[in-house]
Amino acid sequence: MAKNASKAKDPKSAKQAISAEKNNILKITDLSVPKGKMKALLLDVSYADKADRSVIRLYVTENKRRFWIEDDDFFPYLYALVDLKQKEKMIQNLIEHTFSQEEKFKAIKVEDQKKEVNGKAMLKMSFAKVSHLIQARNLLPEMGIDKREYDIPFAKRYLLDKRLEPCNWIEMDIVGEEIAEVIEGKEEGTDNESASEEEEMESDASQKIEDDKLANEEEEKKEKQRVFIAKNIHNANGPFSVEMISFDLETHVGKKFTIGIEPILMVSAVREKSGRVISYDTKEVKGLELVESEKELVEEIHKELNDADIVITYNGDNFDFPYTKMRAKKLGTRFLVNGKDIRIQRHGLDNAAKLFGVQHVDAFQVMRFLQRTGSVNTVKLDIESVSENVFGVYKEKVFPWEINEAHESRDEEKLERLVDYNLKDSETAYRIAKEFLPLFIEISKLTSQTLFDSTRNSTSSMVEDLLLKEAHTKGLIAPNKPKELEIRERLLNPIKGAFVKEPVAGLHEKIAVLDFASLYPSIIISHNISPETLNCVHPECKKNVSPDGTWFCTKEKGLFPDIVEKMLKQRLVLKAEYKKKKKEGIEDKVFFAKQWALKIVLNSMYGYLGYGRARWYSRDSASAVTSWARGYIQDTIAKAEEAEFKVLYGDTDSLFLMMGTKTKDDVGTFAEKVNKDLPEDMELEVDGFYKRGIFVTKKEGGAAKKKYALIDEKGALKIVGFEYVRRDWCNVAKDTQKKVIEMVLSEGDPMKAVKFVRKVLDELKTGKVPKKDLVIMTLLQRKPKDYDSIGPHVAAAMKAIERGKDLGVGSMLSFIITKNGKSISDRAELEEYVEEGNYDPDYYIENQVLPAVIKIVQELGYTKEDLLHGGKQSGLTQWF
DNA sequence: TAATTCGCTAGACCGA
DNA sequence: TCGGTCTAGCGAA
Repeated sequence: MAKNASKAKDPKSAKQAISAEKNNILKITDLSVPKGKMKALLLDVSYADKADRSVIRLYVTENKRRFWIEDDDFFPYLYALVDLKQKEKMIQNLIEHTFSQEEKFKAIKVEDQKKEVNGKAMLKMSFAKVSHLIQARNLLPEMGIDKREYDIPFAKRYLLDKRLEPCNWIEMDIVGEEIAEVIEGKEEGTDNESASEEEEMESDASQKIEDDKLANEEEEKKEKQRVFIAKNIHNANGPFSVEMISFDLETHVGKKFTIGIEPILMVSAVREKSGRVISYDTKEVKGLELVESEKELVEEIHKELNDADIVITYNGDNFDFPYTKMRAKKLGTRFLVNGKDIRIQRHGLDNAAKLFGVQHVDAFQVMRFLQRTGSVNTVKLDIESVSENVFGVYKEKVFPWEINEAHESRDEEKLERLVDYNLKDSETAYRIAKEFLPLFIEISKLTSQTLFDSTRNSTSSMVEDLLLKEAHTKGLIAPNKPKELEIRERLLNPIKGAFVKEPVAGLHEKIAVLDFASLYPSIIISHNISPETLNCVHPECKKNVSPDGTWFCTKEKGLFPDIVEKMLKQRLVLKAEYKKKKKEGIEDKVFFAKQWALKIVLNSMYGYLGYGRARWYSRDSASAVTSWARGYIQDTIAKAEEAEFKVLYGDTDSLFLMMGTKTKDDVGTFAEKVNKDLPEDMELEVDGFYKRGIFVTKKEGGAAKKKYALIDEKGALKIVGFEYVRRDWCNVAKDTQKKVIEMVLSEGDPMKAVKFVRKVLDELKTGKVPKKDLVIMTLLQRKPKDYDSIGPHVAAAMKAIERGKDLGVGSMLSFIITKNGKSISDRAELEEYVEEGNYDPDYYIENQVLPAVIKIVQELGYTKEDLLHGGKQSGLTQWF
């Protein structure tokens, strides 16, 4: 393995490299950028607090040079709403008003926006410093002045207003430079009202956070940096070409896990074409570099991190960064990025490790987002599961207790295994980034969020930032964030959702499935649904009335429909482009990522309208969307019946037609007829034709909704809602159910299915079924003590915690029902504490396999008795 | 610092 | 011990 593989390979960075060698850190002050026009890729945005003002700084990268650009032509501001009649007087008052007796500061500008908002005049107040804005916004209510857009962080405000896109290129004129202290403005609080301090205090969330707080308490270390002053900064285009590095730690394992207590034993660092593994105090084996001490090891990490644009980890937010930071402090060595301490921020229930300028991408957060949005299909998020489920690459796990042993014993074989494991962790994280970053790069461009944010944010914040950006461009003022009381009220008043038609239970042949393309977005566009267009003043707009009785303006396009329409149309173009290129043999992943980003944001627009914490929450708008949706699907069902189709089922935007004697063309003709009567932007599509399908009867009677299985003409199965697709059922039940569905739908042979079930029951009874097929998975959604009802998974978790296992909110539990105990909960144990063969066959027969298959065979006239003991001879031919 | 509602089911819980 | 009700989790759209 090449030593220092990342360094000095580029002659242009030779100067940097020499300096780095000498000082053990890159000195940005050695950099030179000539005056004049230049292009660079935008990575980060921040602001510095100088003595007299706050100033925006952008972190950019270009041809292996990374540096800060300063834009001194932008000031923090907010809007003030004042009485129309007193406008001139208020402008005068506000411009003269001294907000603080100590600081004696005033607003630097008060501008009339020449606009009415809720019958009030809209004024823009600018301040020299962010801290001034924060003080002023707390004082304005006392002056009886309504404030708006007062809590948008300065750096974000800058990007949104200028429509600059992180991860894209910007163009600018360099007009000067200065050498300055690294001063980063303090984060702005979102509001003076502290959200739920009590809850935060209460949630101990274990040792981790305590330690990170400690880590942040330390006085921040700062260095000097060179900053280039730029004018005329604007968007440009260019490829996303950056230097990425992935790193991963292995630490000594102590009795109790606490961040930073035990030493780091090994570290791996992986780049596009190189990788290194470093350790100390152990044997030199293949692929391992040795340094003198842990301190030197940390210094090596330090050097690597300062020579990259993007740093990738797997769980670096909660482990690698807090850990290394703590160790560096204990060892008395520097651990800075771009001359500044690494900051461990609170982010929901866990942490986020923020570097200065350089973008830290935690691949674990990336996978979690993809899992939430249904973009990848993996239940567990540990790196081994991800490697296997996402890339199909088996990754061996080295357990914590093996790490000390491998390092101390100097056993060559064990050590090599650890080296390999350590390296593969970094490689896998790197691979995740390469595979999925294109998506987040596009989200960054769309929402003007940095990569750090777009890889950690919720879909609601993506939607909200996009709305803020577009609203600003259109000259619209954003609604304020709701207070906690308001949020609670909103939550108490949910809206009515979709319509689901009860299916016809039983086995059916020749089924056509139709659905509306992007139903909710297309309704938003077609009816111009937006909070500002709701119940407008024009009488003639009342013809655009929802089944709810609310109406939406037909004269002026609303913010939501405008954005949704642009995104929907753009997505169609991108999808077509991607398809076309693929046909020509070129797979352009950028097209795919762009349309994917649009899809994620588009799908969240409706949900955002009904989301209690949203600025643009609009109960009436969200409710209008679903009321129109119910109207359209019910009308379509009625039309299908008029056209003499039997409608088997329908859910939200789809309908299942029994074709009977009708042809595919008849179905197409029907869809066309429906489309003629639909608004231009709405479309009913033929989704597909299926040979057979089954709906089952509920335990309580009546046919079950959201549960069905179909088989298409090629024999491909589509199983929806059944236990087979649920993770909280064991494999033996799920696999048996799938087989039964398959035998019934494709082979039309329920007797074969019955026989198969009996075989499975036999295997269960004789104790032959392996552990892995008996495991039931459930997420621990709260702390065990917070449960009212102790279910099997909670009981299993409590027993495991008793034995010393570290489990908390969000842990995925794999448990088995054993022979030992009375109630089901008594018998539940986490998989790792259960010996092979120790399971309760009765439970798995009565509560897993039988319930999963009985409803299916029942539809064909078989009973539980038939499954348990013999049965009648009957096939599908007889059934029909 | 959480996009929405609709729907099914298991198993605990609780009173008769 | 039985049966109704409630809690909890997960999936469909």
